[in-house]
Order: sequence, then structure tokens, then C-alpha cells
Amino acid sequence: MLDNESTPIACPNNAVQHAIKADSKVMGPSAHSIKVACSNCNLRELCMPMGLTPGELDRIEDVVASRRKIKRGSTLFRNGDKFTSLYAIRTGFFKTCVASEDGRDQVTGFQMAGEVIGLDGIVNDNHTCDAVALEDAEVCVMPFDRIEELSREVNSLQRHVHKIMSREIVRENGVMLLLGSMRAEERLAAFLLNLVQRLHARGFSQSEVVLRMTREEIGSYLGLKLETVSRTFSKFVDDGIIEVKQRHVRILNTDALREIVNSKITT
Amino acid sequence: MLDNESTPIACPNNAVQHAIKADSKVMGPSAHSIKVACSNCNLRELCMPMGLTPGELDRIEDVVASRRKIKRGSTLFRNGDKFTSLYAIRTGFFKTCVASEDGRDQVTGFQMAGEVIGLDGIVNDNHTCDAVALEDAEVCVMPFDRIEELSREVNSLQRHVHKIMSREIVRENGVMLLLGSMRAEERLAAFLLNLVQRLHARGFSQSEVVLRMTREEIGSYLGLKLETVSRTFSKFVDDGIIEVKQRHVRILNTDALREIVNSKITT
DNA sequence: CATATTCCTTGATGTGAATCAAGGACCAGG
DNA sequence: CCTGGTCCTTGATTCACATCAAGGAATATG
Repeated sequence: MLDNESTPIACPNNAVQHAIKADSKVMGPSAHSIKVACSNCNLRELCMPMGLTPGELDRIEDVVASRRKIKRGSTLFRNGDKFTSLYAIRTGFFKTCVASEDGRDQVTGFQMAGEVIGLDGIVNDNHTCDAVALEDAEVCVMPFDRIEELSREVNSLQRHVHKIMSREIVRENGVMLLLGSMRAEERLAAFLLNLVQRLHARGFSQSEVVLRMTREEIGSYLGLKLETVSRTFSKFVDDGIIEVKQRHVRILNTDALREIVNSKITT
Repeated sequence: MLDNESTPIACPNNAVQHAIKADSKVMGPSAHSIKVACSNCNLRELCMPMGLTPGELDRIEDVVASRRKIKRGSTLFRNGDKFTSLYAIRTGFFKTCVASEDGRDQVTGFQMAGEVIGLDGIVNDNHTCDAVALEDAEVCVMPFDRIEELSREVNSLQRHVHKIMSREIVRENGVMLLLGSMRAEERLAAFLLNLVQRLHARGFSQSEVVLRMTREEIGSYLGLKLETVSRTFSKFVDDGIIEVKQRHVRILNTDALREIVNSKITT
């Protein structure tokens, strides 16, 4: 439930946050010539090339047209923008959010390195949400035409694209369960567990998180007000489950969080 | 927002509920020989064959392996079932629901004729939700292997499959907005508007709905308790916005419902 | 046809989270 | 270093919805 990435990846676990910097160093100072190399990218086990043979990997590199840097606070795409491409996140952290006509705003997800965003745009050739960088970020731009073209030829890519979309559907099902039936503590516990699980799959600590988003953004995602998020953090601290210092969260008792999520409401 | 089917279809609007019976009559008494003919199906403008040329249409008929009838109350697939196929609904009405380990249950959607279910199963080769028929139903079984195979050859089918998945993602975004930020009245109003809009696209009335689900199921979908759903219905009746007689709902003032959904919370 | 069962409505009461409010910590920029 | 702004915490109060409870309508079943 609530999994963005349910497939755990074997990888070093002692890395500190921000350790994954993809291959920017490898490429050297001529990096702006933008010769993409998925084969060298540290994210290849998580990202688009996942499960491809080396031969197929060569071909998928043609899909990545270019890279794009996004400054913290600016948008990769916006509601209403023409849809052209999917984006694989190389570095950085995004939120996606939808808005209703009357100005209400809902964060629909937080995305990190190796995840793909932009799927919402396919159906109407227009994006229906905003993707905002919560820290300086870089994405691989993958024109959707090319993805479709190549996935007609490379079966495993076709399958992978389908899985990415299906995974997003399943993730959203989990969020619906969360929003529809959980209480504040359960929501926040589920959120934290999901976050560390995904970070862990990228080589980060299982117990430490530096939150990239504000309390208000967490609240929007979880259907809570920022005060409630703050209070619930404080409650967890009082209970000795976590330590919180601003955006730095250390999880002291993962099992306690799991129990909170699965609090059997004996009905 | 909350649209399952945002594309309005030109079709007769004076049909009564249950008018769409696909082509069962056309096929005659030998229907159980199960020779599928999307080309004859009344749903072809909504369903899988949407936007295909006649030539392509011939080929997609090969995708539909068989039909399957599902009695009211029984499941088409269940959480944990092996994923093999997508299902296009020919007749009837389904709900999909996910459950958490501790037994909580969340309806994630209601699906009607022409809609495709089963997408959740692609990512892990297992279904992660239950699909339950809310009335006697019939589906076209489309083995996913075949869909993938054919969509490598028929570009418009490939595109269509992508759009179906993307549409589901966008729909769920809308539900997240609803669950995360709307109040009971707004949720129910949005639900009713969405339902009639989709029924209207199938030739039914814009103002009359026969609900196929219980108050409890509506509540689960909307993140409310059944008593709240009932009370909110009563409130709408008091306000002269709808008439309710059990599961039969007549919408008297669509604009009022729209205003409720867009109730500007001047914050 | 009688009766059980499911589903729905309505009232009374309780409560979790929202709202309102104030102050404090941290950060960026002059 | 100061200063304005953003972000966070905490308390007091309110409110929307849940919960508890009872009865009634509709439907299914023997």
C-alpha cells in the first residue's frame, strides 16, 4: 500500500542522503554535450532501463532526447501544458499537484530519482497536473513518440512502460485507501514508511529522512492541515517513535509505525 | 475532475436506463458460440475499438478471446489472483475495491459498460484489488499478451491502451483531490455529476440515475460513512436539488450541484 | 404469505481534526 | 548583524462527520 516502488533493489545501504548523483561525474566537463548514457547511470536498475539486456539498453538510450535541469521551486510542466514527453528523474525531488477550479490544491505524489513523471498527459495530450521541483533537479526528457516507437520493437520496453503506468494506478489506489479510511496518525506513519522504503531502495538509510517538502505539502498529500501534521509529528516524538529536527526525521521504532498503520479497528 | 470518461459521445439521449445491451440481440440464439464482433457492438465508440479504422477493427476482434458472464455479487477477479487479461465491460456495473491488512476496505471506483478493468494487475502479474459485479454483467476477456502483441503492430491500438491507463491515472488524481480536500456535500455532488455524465455518454438521461450500489459503497468510495451519505442525500432533497426514492435519483438542479462542487472556500 | 435480512433514514451524542491565534525558529538578503 | 519572510509549533475553541441507537422500508427466502 502506498508503494511507489515496491521492488526492493539490492544496493549499498550505507550511503548518505544525496549519494546518488547519477553519472554526472563520469561524464566530465563536456556533459552539456548531452550524450546520454543510461548504461552508466546509477539509476539504471530503478529507472527506464530496468530489466533490459545490454543490447536493448543501447537502443533505449536513443529515447532520451536530452536532459533538463529544473531549479528548486520551478515547474517541469504545468496543468494545461502540451504533453510531449515523459521525464525520468535523475536527481532531485518533485511534487505533483492538481488544482480544482475554485483554487483548491492537492498534492498527488512526491517523486524521487529513478521515477517517471508525466503519465497524466497521455490521455488528453495535455498535462492535468503541475510538477514542481522541491530541490534543484535534473530529468531525462523522453519524447513519448519515441517511447511508443521503440516499445513496438523492444518487447521488454513495452512491458516496462505498461508496468510503470500500472504501478502508478496501484499506488494511487493505496493513497485512496489512506485518504478514505485512515486517521491522521495512520496516514503520517504510512507516509514515513513509504518514504524510507523508497529511499532505502536507492541506497539511503532506512531510518533517516531529510524531508524535501513542507508540513503543508505533506498535509495536502495526506488530506490533513499543516497543524495536524505538526501535532502528529510531535506525538510520535513524545511516544519515542521518531526524532524530529526541522526537516530531519530519524525513525527510532519502525515496528511501532507499522503497528500504527495496521491498527486493527475491530469493527 | 473525477471523470472516468471525459469524451462525450454523440449518441441518442432519450434512451432509458439499460438501453445499451450491446449486440446480444443481433447475435441471435447461437450467441454462446462466442464469435465476438466489436464492429457490431454498440459500445465500439466508447470501448477498446475507439478511433480504429474498419481494417484495424477487424484485427482487434482477435484480441477478444471470449466473453464471460458474472452474476451479481460475484467477483471478476480478486486481490492476489494471477493477472492474465484486461476486461472490457459489455453490460453491467462493477465496483473495484482494495483492502488493507487490517481489514479496512476502500472502493476505488465504479465501472460501467465500455470501461476497461484489470489494469492494476499489470505491474506485479497479480491483481491488487477485487472487481465485484453490482448487477449481472458480461465482460469481454482480452488476454494482455495479445493486447501487447497486437499493439506493437497497430499504432492506434497502442496509443489507445496508453490513453486508457493514463485516463485511469487522471481519474484517480481527481478522486484524491476529492478525498483530500472536499466536504461531504461536495463529494456527493461531484459523485452524482460524474455518474450522470458517464451515463449520458452512453445514451442515458442526464437527470435520472438508478444507483447500482448501496449507501455504504458510495460512502466507502467517497470516504464517508453510510449515515453521512444518507443524510447528505436528504439534505439535497430538502434543498430541492434532487429527488430520491431508494436507489432512484432524479436530478432537478444540475447547476446547484455544480455550485456545491465549486463552492469557493475563500481562503 | 409470513418472516428474515438487507438496506436506508433519522436522532442524539461524541470526537478527531479544522480553525483561529500567537509566538518562535530558521533562512535569505541587504 | 539586523530584518523580513517563510516555516513550524502549540494552545484554545469550533465543527463536520463518526458513532451509537432505533425503527422503518424494501427485498429475499422458505
